Amino acid sequence: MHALATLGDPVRREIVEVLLDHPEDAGTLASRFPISRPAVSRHLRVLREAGLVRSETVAQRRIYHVEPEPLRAADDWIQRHRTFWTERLDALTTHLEEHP
Amino acid sequence: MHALATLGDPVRREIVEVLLDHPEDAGTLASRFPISRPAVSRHLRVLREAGLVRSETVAQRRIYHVEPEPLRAADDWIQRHRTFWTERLDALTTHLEEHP
DNA sequence: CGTGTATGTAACGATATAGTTACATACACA
DNA sequence: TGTGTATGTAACTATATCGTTACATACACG
Repeated sequence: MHALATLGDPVRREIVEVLLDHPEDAGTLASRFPISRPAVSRHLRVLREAGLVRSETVAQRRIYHVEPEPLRAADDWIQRHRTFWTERLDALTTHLEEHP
Repeated sequence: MHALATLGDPVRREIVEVLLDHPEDAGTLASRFPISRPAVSRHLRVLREAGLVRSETVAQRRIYHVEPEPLRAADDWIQRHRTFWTERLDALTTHLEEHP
């Protein structure tokens, strides 16, 4: 699954946000959301299969953390075209300054 | 619909890619894809409702073009966390240089 | 060795999504 | 004004997605 498609889901975006701040085990993570624990577990699976997160096992717990490389790759699609809208927006700003 | 969710679909990403290169009318655009014209028309509707593209009418034709502002907003989510993985990747690079 | 805790998976249902074909609308132009 | 061209929408179908509850597995620890 493409990283951008994976991040299309708002719950998965929020999961990634949390894990970017600090690694966390599946249970604690799940308790943050108003949906069931298995539902979160499923989102984690999708994120795992997309390579966006990884878990290391500590006793019964699975500590999840973000994997930087694929996220950067996800960024690339947008990054590649960033020049377009920065130019367009700069042009707009200039226009507004010259014609207030 | 959140811009990232909108860009989750591969066809819509490709549509945006084309329109970033140059504006184009709906028909020509549709002919680039292996799916039916109404299917593309639908994707354009989704993109339109998300504010990512706009069309101007010229006779019967609708010329579509990318709207820069919402795309930049879509970028923000990733941009906000970019420092995270650049740091992590830099650390990895350094590590590999020091322990080849 | 049994019990509680942590986690993932299976089975299932509801809803959303993306495709199709058929149809409606709107403009250009002979 | 009638015909061809361009486009969007409606109706429908198949599949994917996301949620639920019930169950299986695995480890810690008294």
